[in-house]
Amino acid sequence: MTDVNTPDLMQIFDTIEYPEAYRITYLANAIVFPAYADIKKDFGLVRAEYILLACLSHFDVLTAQEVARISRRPRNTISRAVHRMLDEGYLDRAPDPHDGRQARLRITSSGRKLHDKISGYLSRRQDEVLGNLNADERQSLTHLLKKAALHAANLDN
Amino acid sequence: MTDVNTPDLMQIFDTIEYPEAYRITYLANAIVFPAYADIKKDFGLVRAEYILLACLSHFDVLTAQEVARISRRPRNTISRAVHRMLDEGYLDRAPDPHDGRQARLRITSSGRKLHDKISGYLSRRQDEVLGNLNADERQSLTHLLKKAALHAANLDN
DNA sequence: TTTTTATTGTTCCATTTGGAACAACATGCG
DNA sequence: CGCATGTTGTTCCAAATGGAACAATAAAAA
Repeated sequence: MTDVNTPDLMQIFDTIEYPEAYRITYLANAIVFPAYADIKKDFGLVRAEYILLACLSHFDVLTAQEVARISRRPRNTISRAVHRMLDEGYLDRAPDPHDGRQARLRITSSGRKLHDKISGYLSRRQDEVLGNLNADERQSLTHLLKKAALHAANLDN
Repeated sequence: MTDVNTPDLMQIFDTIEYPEAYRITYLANAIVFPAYADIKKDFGLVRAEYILLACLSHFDVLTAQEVARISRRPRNTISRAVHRMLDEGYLDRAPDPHDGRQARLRITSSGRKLHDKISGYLSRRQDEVLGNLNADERQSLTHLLKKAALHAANLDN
C-alpha cells in the first residue's frame, strides 16, 4: 500500500525553505509525542525525567550538567527531574569528592527496570514511524543521522 | 577536521535502544532550539506563531485545524497563535460560508515579509547542523526523510 | 423530521517550561 | 595570598503548554 495522504497538506515538505529541518522536526514530533503521551499516562513521567533515566542507563556516572549537555535541555529542567527521581528511588546521588559543586548521579536497579519498560514505548513508535523504509534505507538513514548528530554535538562547544 | 567531541558523551548514539529516534530528536533540538531562541529574541514570536506563518505562507487558505494537523500541535495552541497574529496584522480571517464552524485563514503581505526573515534563521541553522554532509549524503538524507515523513503523516489518520 | 454523533474553535486550569538571578565552590591571574 | 572570572546546581517567576470541557455548527442515523 502506497502513501497517498491527507488531502495534500504534505506538499509543504517540498516547498518549505528549510526542508530537512522541517522533516526532521516533523519526524521527531511524530515519534516522540505519542510515545511521550503514553509514558506520561502509564508512568507519570515527564520528558526530562525519562531522558534522565535514559542517560544514566548508558553511563555509570554523570553530573546533572552532563545530562543537560547530552540531552540539550536547560540545567534547571534536569535539576528538577533529578529531585523527583531521587524521591522515587530511581536515582542515587553522591557529592563529588574532588569538586564540591557537582554531584555524581547513578541509576538504581529500580530505575533501570523502569527505563527498560519505557524504552520499549519509544522503540516501538520509532519502528512504526520508520516502518516504510526497507532495510537498506533504514541503515543508510541511521548512518547519515549519526554522522550529522556527531557534528551537531560539536557545534556549540 | 574530524569530529572528535565532548569527552565521549556521544557514545550514547550507539548504545541507546532507539537509535534513530534518539538521533532524529537530537538533531531536531540542535536545529530548532537555537533558531527558536533567536527568533523569540528578535521578533517576540513563540514557536506556534512562526509555525502558523510558515504553514500559511505555503497554502493560500487554511483552517486552524489544518494547521494543527500539518504541524502536529494541539488545536488550542494554534488557536492562541491565530489570535496573536491577527492582532499583529500578520493574518486575515474570514468565516467559511459553507461551514459555520471553521474560519479561513490567510497570511497578509506583512506576515509574509516576516516569515521570509524568520525562515532565514532556520535554514541557516539547518545548514550549520548538516554542514558535514557532502552533497550526495545530503540529498540521500533528504530523500529518506521525506519518504519517512510522508509515511508518518498517514499513520495517525 | 428529530436525535445522536462528530468536528471546529475557544476558554479554563493545572502543569511544564526555561530565562535570570543566586549561592556555593573552583580556577586563573595579579 | 586576594580578587576576578567561570562553573554547578538551585530557586524564582513569568510565560508557554496541552488536556478537558464547552458552545456552535455540521453530518449521520433513526
